[in-house]
Amino acid sequence: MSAVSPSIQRKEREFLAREELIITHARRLLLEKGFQAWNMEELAGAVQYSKGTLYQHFTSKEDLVLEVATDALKQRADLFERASRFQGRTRERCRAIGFACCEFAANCPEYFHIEMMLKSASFWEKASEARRQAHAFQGARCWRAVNHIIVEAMAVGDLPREPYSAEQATFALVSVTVGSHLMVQEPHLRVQAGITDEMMPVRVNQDMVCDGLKWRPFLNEFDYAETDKRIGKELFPNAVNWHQTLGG
Amino acid sequence: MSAVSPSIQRKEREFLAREELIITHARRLLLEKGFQAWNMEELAGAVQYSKGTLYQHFTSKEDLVLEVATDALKQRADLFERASRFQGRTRERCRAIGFACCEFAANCPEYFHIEMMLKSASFWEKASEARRQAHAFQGARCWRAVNHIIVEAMAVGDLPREPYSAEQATFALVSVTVGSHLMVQEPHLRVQAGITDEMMPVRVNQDMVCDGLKWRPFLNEFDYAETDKRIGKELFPNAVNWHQTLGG
DNA sequence: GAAATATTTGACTGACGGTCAAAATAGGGG
DNA sequence: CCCCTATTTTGACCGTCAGTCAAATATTTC
Repeated sequence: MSAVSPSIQRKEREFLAREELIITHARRLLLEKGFQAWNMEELAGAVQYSKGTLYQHFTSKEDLVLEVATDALKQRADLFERASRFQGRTRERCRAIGFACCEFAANCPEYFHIEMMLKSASFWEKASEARRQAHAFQGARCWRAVNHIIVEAMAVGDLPREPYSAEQATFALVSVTVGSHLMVQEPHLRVQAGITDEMMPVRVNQDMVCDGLKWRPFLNEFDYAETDKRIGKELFPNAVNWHQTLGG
Repeated sequence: MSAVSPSIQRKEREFLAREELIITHARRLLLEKGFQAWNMEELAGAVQYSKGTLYQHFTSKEDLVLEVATDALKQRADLFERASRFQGRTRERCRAIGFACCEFAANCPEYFHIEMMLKSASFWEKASEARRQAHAFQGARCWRAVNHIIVEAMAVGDLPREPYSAEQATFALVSVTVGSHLMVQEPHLRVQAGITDEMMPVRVNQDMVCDGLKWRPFLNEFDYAETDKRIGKELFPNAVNWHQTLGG
């Protein structure tokens, strides 16, 4: 009911702007140097505020990094949702998501290192509850984008309902994608498997799982090369600079 | 040519015994507390030596943890090689390896957290070259165990040579396995996918990839439940205590 | 413009990985 | 058994860094 003082509103705006500034510089440091090779003092210097001020926005260094990671995850979720609206059969749309994921990873490989850190338990303990939930929320959006296509594929009859449930199928696709991205990072595995293009194995493995799920049309009964061309043209018409996008 | 003094030999033995002692206690701390929640002083106290002595064996805390991880990886490689000698068709033998991997993970879930740490780049920089190579060696054994079965499956005609090479197929199986193990750890994904048994999705996803590879006999044209029973009986006759095995 | 309130600051603390000079121990010759 | 030397062990010490909080500074209110 009561009106909020305009000076309060302005403060709020300035506070949020400063938070954005901190996040932007933290992202830059993370991408340039990883997690260890910079400290909060250095970040404070970069944003021209003192260390104490940083801790008004983030409960810990980990909390700050989780924020950066969640921003990136949101970008990916946006991309997934856009890709899922690709025109075509259900498996083509699933492919569009796989493509989007690879596009993102190819342009921002450093983000995978950041996401890897999130797998360690000690990280989450140090982050605030609000940021943990924000991350879970964006993760759920990615999951849903894939899951909805699978549910639809089953409804349409492209994908059999047996022996795998929609949730099992979603889980399989997510797993194979994450696992492939992870393994492709291992230098000696790249040598052993003769990998040159980093993203090819990710898509290849997704194809295997889709074929394993009996998702029609199979890899050998459809011209997916044509689909890929369309995906490239319709979803990524101009080579987007993702880092810029992420910068806000 | 020249004989080595017996006292030198004894010292060597004692040195190695002490290293074993350090590793055992480090493993215990890692499994009980993770990586952060203990320090080198605490470990020194546990093994009744001073901090300085620890650093005669390991160049850093990370170097020590890598040693523990490599010991575990060696156990897994041993298990893989044993499983790969399982009697049966090629896909059954591959399944035996998948089973072995799950058995290990189910009994020592903490090891996955340790292996996750190895994915972060800063870890490797701090480890000694010798231990990095030892880890790569054990990793290569695991890879080979899977790869050999796949090569044989192609030779025998169980697995088509097209469109996937033996290396691509190996890479896919490794990726889906690692990815599934990783995803199954995420609590909210477990809820979303309705997962109760942690290892079921890993095997399910391996089945999908094998079917996607057109690896005969397909899941629905063979009684793999029977195979699983045999694997359990022949490979894991008594419930092994893996931690004990690892303890040396 | 002064008092009250809110915000910012950076010196300080505690913790920890890693080092190295000094202490302790072992070895060997007499 | 002792003494001198080489080797090993030790733990006080160093540098670094995340996080805190009392004092300084800025802003609002009256």
